[in-house]
Amino acid sequence: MPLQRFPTLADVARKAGLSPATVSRYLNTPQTVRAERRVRIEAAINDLGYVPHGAARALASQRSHMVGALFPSLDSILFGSFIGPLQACLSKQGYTLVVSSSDYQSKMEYEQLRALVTNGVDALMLVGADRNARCYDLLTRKRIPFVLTWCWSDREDLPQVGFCNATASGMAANYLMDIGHRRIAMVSGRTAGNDRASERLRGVREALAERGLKLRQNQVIERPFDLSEGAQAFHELMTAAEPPTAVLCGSDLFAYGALFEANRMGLRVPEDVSITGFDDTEFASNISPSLTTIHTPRVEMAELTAEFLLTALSGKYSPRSRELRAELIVRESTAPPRPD
Amino acid sequence: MPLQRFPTLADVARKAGLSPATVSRYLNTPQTVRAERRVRIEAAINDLGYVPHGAARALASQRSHMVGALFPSLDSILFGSFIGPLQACLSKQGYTLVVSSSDYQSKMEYEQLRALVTNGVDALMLVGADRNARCYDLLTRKRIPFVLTWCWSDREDLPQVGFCNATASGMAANYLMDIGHRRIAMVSGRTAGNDRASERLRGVREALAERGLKLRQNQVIERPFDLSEGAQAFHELMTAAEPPTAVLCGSDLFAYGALFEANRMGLRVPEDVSITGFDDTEFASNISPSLTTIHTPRVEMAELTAEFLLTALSGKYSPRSRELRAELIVRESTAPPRPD
DNA sequence: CACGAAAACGAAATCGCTTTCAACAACGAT
DNA sequence: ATCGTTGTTGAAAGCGATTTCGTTTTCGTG
Repeated sequence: MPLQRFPTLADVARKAGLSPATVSRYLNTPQTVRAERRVRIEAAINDLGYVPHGAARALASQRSHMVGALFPSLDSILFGSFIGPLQACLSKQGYTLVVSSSDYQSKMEYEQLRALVTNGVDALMLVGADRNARCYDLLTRKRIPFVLTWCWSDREDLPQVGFCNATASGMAANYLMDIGHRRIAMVSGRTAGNDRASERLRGVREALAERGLKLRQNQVIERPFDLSEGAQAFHELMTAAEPPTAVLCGSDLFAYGALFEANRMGLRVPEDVSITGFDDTEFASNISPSLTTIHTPRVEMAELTAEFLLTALSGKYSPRSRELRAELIVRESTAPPRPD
Repeated sequence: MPLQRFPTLADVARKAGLSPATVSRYLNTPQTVRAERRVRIEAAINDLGYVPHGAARALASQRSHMVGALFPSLDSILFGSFIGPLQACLSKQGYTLVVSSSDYQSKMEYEQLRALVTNGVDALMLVGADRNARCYDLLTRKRIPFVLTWCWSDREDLPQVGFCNATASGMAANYLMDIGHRRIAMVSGRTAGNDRASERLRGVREALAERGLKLRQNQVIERPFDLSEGAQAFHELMTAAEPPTAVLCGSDLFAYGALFEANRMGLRVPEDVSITGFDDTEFASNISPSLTTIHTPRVEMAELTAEFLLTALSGKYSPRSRELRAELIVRESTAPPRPD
């Protein structure tokens, strides 16, 4: 007795007494096959427990029905709240999401991108605009539609769905100055190869400059995005000579770290020091004191990303880019500085 | 001028003056092609910017080099910290991770599983043991190696890498009773179709029963895993007649919600009420009061999962299951109850 | 009832790669 | 010189679907 193969489309066709071509049509464009035969095919499929072979399908049709998403990191709360809606939108249209992480290393990014392309993704989502040109090269040569998210850069040649990080962080800086802060410091993500981080820093610098202030060297600390790094950086800032009255954090994670560290140091927030975050993750509104932060439109971004990619794939015309608005959410972690 | 195709392996072969077979061998088992020809092939690949076509490769070799992971949900902190290490291990061996989410719906799970199988994953990771039998059927018929995680069930026929949820939650319950609590309540995840949640509940019930205690109906609240649900549930528990002196939470997320809600209600933790979590996520040690919780070995679980799946794929023998230990971490959110 | 258009179907080529198999070269041992 | 061995190579047959193109059915009309 022969080792039984998993049934193929040909088996289904044989069982239904039809040609493979018809079964294929049933699978892809059911309305083009006669109703009476549809039921025969359905029966055969169920009987055999047939499941289409994606690779074969992809090879023949040059379509994998997979969409890739390449993130700088997967293990933060941040991207999780984006992947969910993205996947939901894609799977509604019969597309599968393949996610990958570059671990915040630009060399890794090209490798991972190549892996995604090899795996045959039909379209792709990337985070930010700054990357090795080879990445864009590959996508262009392969004619793979893609969109950049979390950014709104001046690279007008690139399709983007995002917000301007500089404007957003500037809003936080302006707000702090509006309520009277002058000694302001920042905990920034690593700016090398990360345009979101460097834009956020730039936004703060420019906002301060407009009012004749500046971030001195020891008032900016760059760290990898992580709660405990935020705590350490905050500690350093607050133990320096002339500590700031407000600390802008380049991410909520930093801000939580800062909040926790302030607590450990016996500093009261916002009485002794104001703290702001960036992202408006779920904890921001619940933690005590609740966090003043920049709300980034992640769900909207995910939905638009899915929409853009899917229409690009369907060949229909679609706008290439869309700017979304980040928003300042004022909560309890900020207040005017104590009068000297 | 013809619209240029993306280069194929045949193009590389032609350019290098060799046969496609040799180039294919170079790609898969480099040591079997003569060194002098390797450099010619490398040059051709770089010149042309060749990228292998995964679908074609998968079709011919019956190997996609993709591993699937199907989670109940993607938008929690929880699984993020698992995906990272998993992906890292897999990509080290040249495998790509494809993740998918069933949104805690068992019907969705089969759909998603089918999608993963169609996409040709070589192996698969699932969370928990409870699911529609069709899922296991499909995997068996397709001979796709898989492993269950986050659980250690009595289904000995299934390969598992995980811990016993009942034992783990029992540890927390026992600890609370050891320090004197008798009025204990629980915020549990939805138990329907979720063996992790129901096992955790069972563990608590059994631990209490051993000391002659029980969870009365109004002392267990089942909710979807979410911070604000935890907050609401905690509120209900604490405003009932005879409120508990300790609240066991089926996840850290619930516990954070409870902690925040306690704060809003003016209840002091642990003086007025003790709270425990489950998972030991990053915030647990940082939040104030820091959270007594069950540490689940997520990184180890991810690494072992990768190892198991990869050895299964390599055809080598490997142990089919491995039990890991969850651990009680006592922090500040628990203390003996106030003497009445 | 015959006719033509439209709808539904099947044969066969094709997608880009892997892998079997046979052939050949180089080499040391006999 | 002969004979395996071992190491490399290319020709060609798939892998399991889609899709083109030509043929057959169906169906509405005159």
